[in-house]
Amino acid sequence: MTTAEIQLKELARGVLEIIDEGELLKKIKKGKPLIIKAGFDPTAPDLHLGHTILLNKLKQFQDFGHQVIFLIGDFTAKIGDPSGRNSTRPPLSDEEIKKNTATYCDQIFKILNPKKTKIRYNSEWLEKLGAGGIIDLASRFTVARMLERDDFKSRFKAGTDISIQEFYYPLLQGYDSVVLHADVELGGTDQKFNLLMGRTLQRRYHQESQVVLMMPLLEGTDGVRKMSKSYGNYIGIQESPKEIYGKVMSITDELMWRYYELLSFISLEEIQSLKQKVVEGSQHPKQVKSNLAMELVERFYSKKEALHAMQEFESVFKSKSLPNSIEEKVYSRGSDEVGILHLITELGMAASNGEGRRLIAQGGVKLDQKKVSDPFLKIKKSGTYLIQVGKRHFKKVRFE
RNA sequence: GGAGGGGUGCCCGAGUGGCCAAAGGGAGCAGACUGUAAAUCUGCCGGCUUAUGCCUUCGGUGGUUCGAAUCCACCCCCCUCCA
Repeated sequence: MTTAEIQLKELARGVLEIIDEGELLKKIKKGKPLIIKAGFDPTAPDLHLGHTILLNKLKQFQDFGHQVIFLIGDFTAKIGDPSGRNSTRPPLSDEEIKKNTATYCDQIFKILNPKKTKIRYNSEWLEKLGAGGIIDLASRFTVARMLERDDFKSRFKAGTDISIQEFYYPLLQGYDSVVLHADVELGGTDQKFNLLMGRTLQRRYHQESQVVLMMPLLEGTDGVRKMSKSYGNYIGIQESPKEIYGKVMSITDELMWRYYELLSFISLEEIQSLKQKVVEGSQHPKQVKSNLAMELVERFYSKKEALHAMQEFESVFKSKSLPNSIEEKVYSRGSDEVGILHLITELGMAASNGEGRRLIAQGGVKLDQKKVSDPFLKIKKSGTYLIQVGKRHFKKVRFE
């Protein structure tokens, strides 16, 4: 195998589909750094593990010496994405976009090398395009081909609305590739049509067409829907080591394998053998899951913190002892008393007094390690208390 | 432009005058168990200083009624078919 072939093989790992692999090899063989494009919406600045699949792939390209362009679709965001949803997103203001972009950068550089990453905004060129430019762009593609896209096709067939504006999304995204002279574009499988549009348009503009790499979509912690902040089934890369570790541990054993395949850096062969061992019973699924959780924490933090998160988890859940660090809230001392319900809602450990009462009724509240059974329990406003709700929420309260 | 269907709690979805704070499922939370915040089982799951009590909620605004998510009027939004 030539070095180019080795590189290709590495890059192909975990990719669901490459169009076209032969072309990619040719591009690599040229020996020049390739321009790798990946577009992001500046709408949701909380990156989660789902995003990291793409970022990791970008990182790999960087490591091979290629030029990564992190493209912020600010122009597109200002119009508001019409595809799918019935509620049109409110257009973002310039400040919001700036703020979101900054947040993005904080997060993506946990994975990407900032020195090897260029950040571009598509408003740079799309704003200047003008009506003439847009019509010229539109002339390079046909309605018939546009209607080949799955969702357009089905909607067209069903007689549902397709706004003309929606046709511009793939066009503009493809045009970005033309402007950037992208050699490779990365995206999720749901982006297939838009990614291919880049190829077509580049050819129409007499450029070599980009290679398209489609990454699989990651299911969220519920194992059903794709990971997304709005479904509340995500594991954010900015969350604490404890949270990341805990959330990974909370996925089902079955889903764990999917996470292994998509998120872990260990080889597919190793994963296969792990699976085998679990089936045989020589490896405990909990241990396997813990390893995965640690790998992920380590990636965003450090080995030390991963170990720490694991130990903490073990001590809290297995030995039922207290976590090492417990958040402490300080209130001013008083001669009167507070009700336990009041206190736990105040601390954010229950959403309402009603919920607090329920928690107590169900035996889920502990004060200084003792189960609270009286919802009207009063606490003196002096000294320090340890409050526990459920298995995993601890808080200290100090009155001084 | 015409004909019809629909908007229900975090989500999906039943409910067509009182028994409805509203079935069921999912998510979430708690408990038991365990190997973990897995799986399984059980319970909870609008708010209110304890409640056979009050308040808020079934697209919006008014109305009918002792009483409305349910009936009427108008409005907004979504969908299906025809043009």
